[in-house]
Amino acid sequence: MINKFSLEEILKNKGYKLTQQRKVIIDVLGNSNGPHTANEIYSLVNDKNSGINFSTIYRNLELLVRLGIVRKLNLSNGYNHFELTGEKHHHHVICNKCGEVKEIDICPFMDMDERDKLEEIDFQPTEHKFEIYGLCSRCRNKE
Amino acid sequence: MINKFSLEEILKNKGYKLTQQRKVIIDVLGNSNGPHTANEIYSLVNDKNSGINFSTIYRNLELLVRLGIVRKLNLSNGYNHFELTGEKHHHHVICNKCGEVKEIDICPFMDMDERDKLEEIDFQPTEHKFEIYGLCSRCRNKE
DNA sequence: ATGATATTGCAAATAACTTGCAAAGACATA
DNA sequence: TATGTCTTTGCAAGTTATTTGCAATATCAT
Repeated sequence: MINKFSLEEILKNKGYKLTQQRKVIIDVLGNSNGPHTANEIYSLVNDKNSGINFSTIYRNLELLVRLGIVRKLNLSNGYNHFELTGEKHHHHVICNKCGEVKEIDICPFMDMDERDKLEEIDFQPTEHKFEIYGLCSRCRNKE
Repeated sequence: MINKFSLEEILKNKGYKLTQQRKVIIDVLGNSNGPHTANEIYSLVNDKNSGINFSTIYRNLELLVRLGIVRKLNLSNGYNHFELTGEKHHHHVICNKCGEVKEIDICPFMDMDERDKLEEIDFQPTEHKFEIYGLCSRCRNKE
């Protein structure tokens, strides 16, 4: 979770203003567990505050992604999700039934074999995604 | 690549008909390397044949996904991609610049550590995705 | 060849997301 | 604290990928 000061820094350094809307959006992302869709963010934001427009949310999410504060995930359950970049590298587990998205702190990418394969095809990796889809414990025990 | 007979089997067994359009769509997917967007499939299909409608393509891709013949990928470069499920398990390498998608035959999922972590949170995995984004050799050497 | 049923093409509808523009807000400077 | 500049917002309208309703057509078992 990004604290107010570092956020203020990042924005001001690049000439962006610290608006109420931006504060609320980041606050919502920081105080919720796991990534959220633009729709969810819209609801959460408008619970706290009031009347923040959808286009404002999209514009700010895009800006925050560009600044590296937020990461956009294209999950296979249909919607784009957004999360604070945060400090620790992680990946995701997604329930196919309820749609819940959880972080997992494993990363398969450090494996030597895999890096070798990339060198073979002369590919320079910058990011990677590892997503596990399935059934969460709650949904499994439900029926 | 799925041969005509097994395809015919799969469709007929479930009461679906083997239309010209379906044959062409699968043929295109089978004879192209890597996954393609609906748009690309539309172009490829309409080069070979003529006048297959976009809704027909979408409807059939969805059906083929449901039947397990085709897999849909939600890549982070914006568009959904489709590929034949095929026989061998694989993952993808995606160039951020030219958008090219290549298969890689590595899979990080068999690692014991990871399966353990899933058991910890009582998650039952069914599918998983591993995508590496970066710069392909062609794009890297271009500038 | 025929009929039952699945499928197609077309056009219109969705839904997520983006954009133009005038009004409002942030903030450096006076 | 007031002012001016420049960013940002809200609104409404526009895009774009994808879906859907429906009448016409194609497939396939008989």
